[in-house]
Amino acid sequence: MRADAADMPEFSPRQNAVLEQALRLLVQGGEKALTTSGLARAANCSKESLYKWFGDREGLLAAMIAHQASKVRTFERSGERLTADLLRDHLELFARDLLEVLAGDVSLALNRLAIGQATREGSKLGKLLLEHGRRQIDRRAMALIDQGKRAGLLRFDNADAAYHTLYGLIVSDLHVRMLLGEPGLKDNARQAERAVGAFLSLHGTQKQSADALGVSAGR
Amino acid sequence: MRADAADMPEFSPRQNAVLEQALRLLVQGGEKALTTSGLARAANCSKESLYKWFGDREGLLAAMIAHQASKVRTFERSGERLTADLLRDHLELFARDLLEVLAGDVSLALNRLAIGQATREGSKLGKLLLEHGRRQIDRRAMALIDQGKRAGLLRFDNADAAYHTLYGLIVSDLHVRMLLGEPGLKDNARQAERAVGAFLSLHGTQKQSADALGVSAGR
DNA sequence: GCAGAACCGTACCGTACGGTACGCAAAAGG
DNA sequence: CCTTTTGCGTACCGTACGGTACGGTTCTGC
Repeated sequence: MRADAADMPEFSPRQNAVLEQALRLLVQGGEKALTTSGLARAANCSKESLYKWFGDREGLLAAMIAHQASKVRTFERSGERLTADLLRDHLELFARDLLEVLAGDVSLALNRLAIGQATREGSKLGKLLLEHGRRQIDRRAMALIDQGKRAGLLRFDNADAAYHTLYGLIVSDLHVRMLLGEPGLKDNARQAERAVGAFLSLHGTQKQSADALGVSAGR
Repeated sequence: MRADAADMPEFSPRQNAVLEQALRLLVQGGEKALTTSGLARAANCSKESLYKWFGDREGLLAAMIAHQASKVRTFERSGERLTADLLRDHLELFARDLLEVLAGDVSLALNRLAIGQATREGSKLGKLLLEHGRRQIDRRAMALIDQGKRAGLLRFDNADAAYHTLYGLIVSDLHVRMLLGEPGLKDNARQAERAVGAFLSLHGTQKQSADALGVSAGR
């Protein structure tokens, strides 16, 4: 499912290839490795073309974010009837996907770039990153928990607050730690289980066993 | 209470004043505003002195982190006997303090600096920031929840996991959003209440009312 | 096959950074 | 009072970046 074809200026295949090289340079060497000269050399294009296509350096960075976001479309199937087990499975799948996305090389590099650029007054890059990269995954989770509520499996008044609770339980401070250079989790699935168990204990309509809270050491 | 006087080379008053100016520049204009020439001009010192005192630019950044960390010592009183209400109060105080620290100008600027510097292989700055800035607040929270467990008010097997749960409930994705330039919460206290309520519902030994979970819209 | 656009490679320009060197004033110390 | 140290202000150097200009080459439309 393509979202809003006329949303943003899409780029030619050649330009997409250049943007791919730009992402590669950024991932490998950080922001300082992403120079116009270096990109032109790596992508076998001229600096003049870069400025013709993307305007200036900030335009290039914005194009990189849009390009990356265009690659991570989230499917919104789930027309099926929800059961408690199914809801738990979907929540855990969401949690694992979220952890995997946040730990991805490109995601971390782009977030580092935007954060390094930001000051206390919001940078353009930060806004772009939040809107393009986050809206998709936010919508998926919101639709899921909303569906859970309509099926009588979840209870909450504020869907936004409930989603933030879920997000916090899944991610905790892991994202910032990874942005700072720390390795990351050994087992995303286990963390997903724990987080979803806690979330269902807080907002589920069926009571959860203590096991699901990670209180037992056996899991 | 001074922690480990011989921990790190402390700086002379003059040097501390220079570091203060460096933090001011960093907060106001981001990393690009923190140049050796600019700092020398702002602090009325010579570039030569900067290099004599701090070695090179990275040494200066490390010194800034150490200097800032030396200002936020956390008190560890709490010899008193814990009750359920007292535990909740202390947890909420911790949550408010945590949110306030994370939203601070200097904290955000230093985190942005370290994150902008980092690559997938941990940067020195990131490690420094996590160890100096985080250890204090981590210890405070760990001591608190450990005390809660010993008093029979909390139940969990893994104190570390429980602390990460608390942290996630308090902060969620707020830290990253602020790092990206978003404004921040209007009401830290309310968020603290919600998070602690959820935490106690998960790990407390006394059952919580639905009100405490933020399920009711009235709060 | 030809005109025009698109594009590549390279050279170039101005600027600003990190880091060093030097001259001189002010404090420290005996 | 003289010497030594410390540090300020400035000038300087090499480098590397963002951005522009230009000649030559490939692609495109007619």
